[in-house]
Amino acid sequence: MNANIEEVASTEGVSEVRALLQATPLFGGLGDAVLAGLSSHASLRRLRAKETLYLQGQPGDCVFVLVEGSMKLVRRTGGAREHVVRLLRPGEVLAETVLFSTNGYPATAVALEDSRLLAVDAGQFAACLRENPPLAWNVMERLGKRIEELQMQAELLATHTAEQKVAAYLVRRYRALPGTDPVISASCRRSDLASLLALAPETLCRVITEFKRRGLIRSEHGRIAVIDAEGLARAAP
Amino acid sequence: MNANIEEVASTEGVSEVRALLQATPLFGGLGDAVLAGLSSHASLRRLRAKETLYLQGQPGDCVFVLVEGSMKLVRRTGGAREHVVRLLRPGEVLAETVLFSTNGYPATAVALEDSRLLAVDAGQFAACLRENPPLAWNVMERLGKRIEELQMQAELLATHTAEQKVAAYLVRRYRALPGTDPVISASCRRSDLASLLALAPETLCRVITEFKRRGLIRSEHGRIAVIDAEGLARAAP
DNA sequence: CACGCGCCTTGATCCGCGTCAATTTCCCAA
DNA sequence: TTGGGAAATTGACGCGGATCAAGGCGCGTG
Repeated sequence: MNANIEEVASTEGVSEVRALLQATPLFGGLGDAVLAGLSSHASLRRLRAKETLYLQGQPGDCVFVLVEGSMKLVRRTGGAREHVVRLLRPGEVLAETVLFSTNGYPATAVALEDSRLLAVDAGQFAACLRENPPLAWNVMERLGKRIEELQMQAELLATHTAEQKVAAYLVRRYRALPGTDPVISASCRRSDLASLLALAPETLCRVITEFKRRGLIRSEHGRIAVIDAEGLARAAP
Repeated sequence: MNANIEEVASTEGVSEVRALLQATPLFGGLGDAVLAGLSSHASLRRLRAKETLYLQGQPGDCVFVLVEGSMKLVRRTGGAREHVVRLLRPGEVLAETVLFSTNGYPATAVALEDSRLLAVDAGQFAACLRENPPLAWNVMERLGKRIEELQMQAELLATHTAEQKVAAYLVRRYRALPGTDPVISASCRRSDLASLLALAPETLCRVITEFKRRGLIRSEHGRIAVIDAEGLARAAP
């Protein structure tokens, strides 16, 4: 069930892995020794669009950093339904929780586009953590940020209307973009986005149509361009 | 606005503080030196029911451990609405995130009953963390657990019916109870519980009535007794 | 002890959004 | 290029739960 995963050639790989680690915020500001230790237990993986990185419930033996591309995390809950938990962009960390949990991966990870990731052995990572307070501090900061994000996400999903959820999502994505260009976002199916926001795909579609009618956004072949961020922010709570 | 807080007498306080720290899972398995360092920067606080421990947005200079009693965390979101984020029982940790965030406390903390808490200075705690990998490891484990809990909570609130939310909540509370007694839960107002589950108080009331009719629970002067945990679990997804 | 305020409870109504169904558009493969 | 299937769109409908409104009970207070 796991997708074809191609390991890079070992010698070239190690130096590239190390450079990528260093460029990741999570591993920034670490000493050479720590980086060397980590990169000897990390490898680079490539996935093609739609390939699966790992399945929910599998024993979690790696933590990943998305280097390039985009991915989604999907949970199958009690019933047959499955729910998109998170969309990932380059620089983000996947499966941090396998460091502390014995329940395996909490969700299934699927590539949306062709992607590259760093895979860091969880056991080795944990060992480094125990010995390197600065690295541990970085990890704690990141976990703290995720907790705050999740808190806000839960609040948004639980208590707001469909329009508010979509507007808030678009504004957040828009603000996270680098340039002040006439900007664009999203690279997943509409139904994935709907699932992330806990909406029916039909409802999401209607909201998008309505936002287009009001001149807040434009939408072309699946992508969405934010025109009036102010107006969107006003539509979000 | 902050409630009257009574500091314990200093000499007796320090040894009691230390004993309480040691009994808290978060600080379990730590060396004497670490415990001594922490307890010299921790103090015991008492609150009466309805008193406020801290306000959302205040600069967060302490992390707390609830020793006795119960509390609620409330967020005021954009509008006038306010939302109960979490109910706390003895042994749980409040405001962990002020260690890593400069935004102050993310929610307001209010006592539901007369309560006792340990207050640990955030700056000193952070310093201990940087120097004591085992303590850092404990904290990371706890943060990881909170992330998994929040993930499940968000899923529950966003995608399930009122009955499923209430049933899931009751089952979870029931399973977390010590004895196999004919057990009871909750010590907050109905409307707080409703807010936690993102329901209107009227809806919560109707669900409870329905569960009583089906013989799943009993309810007496505000408290709820679980009769048929199996049946409840079947009503939860 | 009785009063009064706040919360819980119950009923009636309304509306957002999930569901079902029918096209249309997009994308990939032959 | 053309065909087929999956996803996106649009419309009609029904239900769950929020809201509004009115009573009942409990509890703290004078």
